[in-house]
Amino acid sequence: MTKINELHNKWLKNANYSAAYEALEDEFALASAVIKARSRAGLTQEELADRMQTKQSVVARLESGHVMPTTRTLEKIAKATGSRLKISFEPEPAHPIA
Amino acid sequence: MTKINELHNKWLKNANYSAAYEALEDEFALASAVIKARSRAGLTQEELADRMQTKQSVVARLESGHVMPTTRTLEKIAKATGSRLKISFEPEPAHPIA
DNA sequence: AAACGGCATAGCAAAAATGCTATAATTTGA
DNA sequence: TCAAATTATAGCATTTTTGCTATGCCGTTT
Repeated sequence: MTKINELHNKWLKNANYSAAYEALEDEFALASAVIKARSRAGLTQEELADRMQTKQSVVARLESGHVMPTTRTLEKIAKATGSRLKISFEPEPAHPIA
Repeated sequence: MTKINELHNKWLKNANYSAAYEALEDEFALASAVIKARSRAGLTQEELADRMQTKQSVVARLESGHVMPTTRTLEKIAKATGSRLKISFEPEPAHPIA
């Protein structure tokens, strides 16, 4: 069983000392979503990799937040974990000047 | 003003004659989301391209559904259109055998 | 301690997306 | 209808992701 919170804490510790905190935030959100989908399906990285027709190291890299995957890859993850990929652009309330 | 429905109809016309209908479905859903975000922001392809620090042809390609963009690109679109990118893997009720 | 399972990282070739220019096609408005 | 604006396509160099192998790093169990 993967302990997501511990991983998340590890990231936060690093991120807090990073100059590019905001940029990293989204990467981590995505990586976190991948981990959640995988553990929900009860799969190891290798098992997920098999279902995606790829290798364990690829899954590890995705979950590390060091790449910005293509939607092709995201779709593979969705299928392999029995989930449905949802991508949307949610309108943001216009920024107030002050 | 972009008429989304007409574009969508154009796609459907093609898709209905395609052997790979399912695979195309998601591409189109994403392309459609991009178009919606752009027209919600009231931008032309060129204006959006400028805000993304790229070119009009790149936006056209994204909206054509002929590529599977990286999340890096999706983030640029979100920022440029004043939206927030949301990516999630929604658990799917296990497929019944029959 | 040794072995095992699960995850992380490095490094390289191959594949795919991006950036770009040019130009065609289409739509819109005068 | 004509012109301008907007969108679509083609082709190529560049950049980035992916696929892969190998290997290291824990934690756990025996």
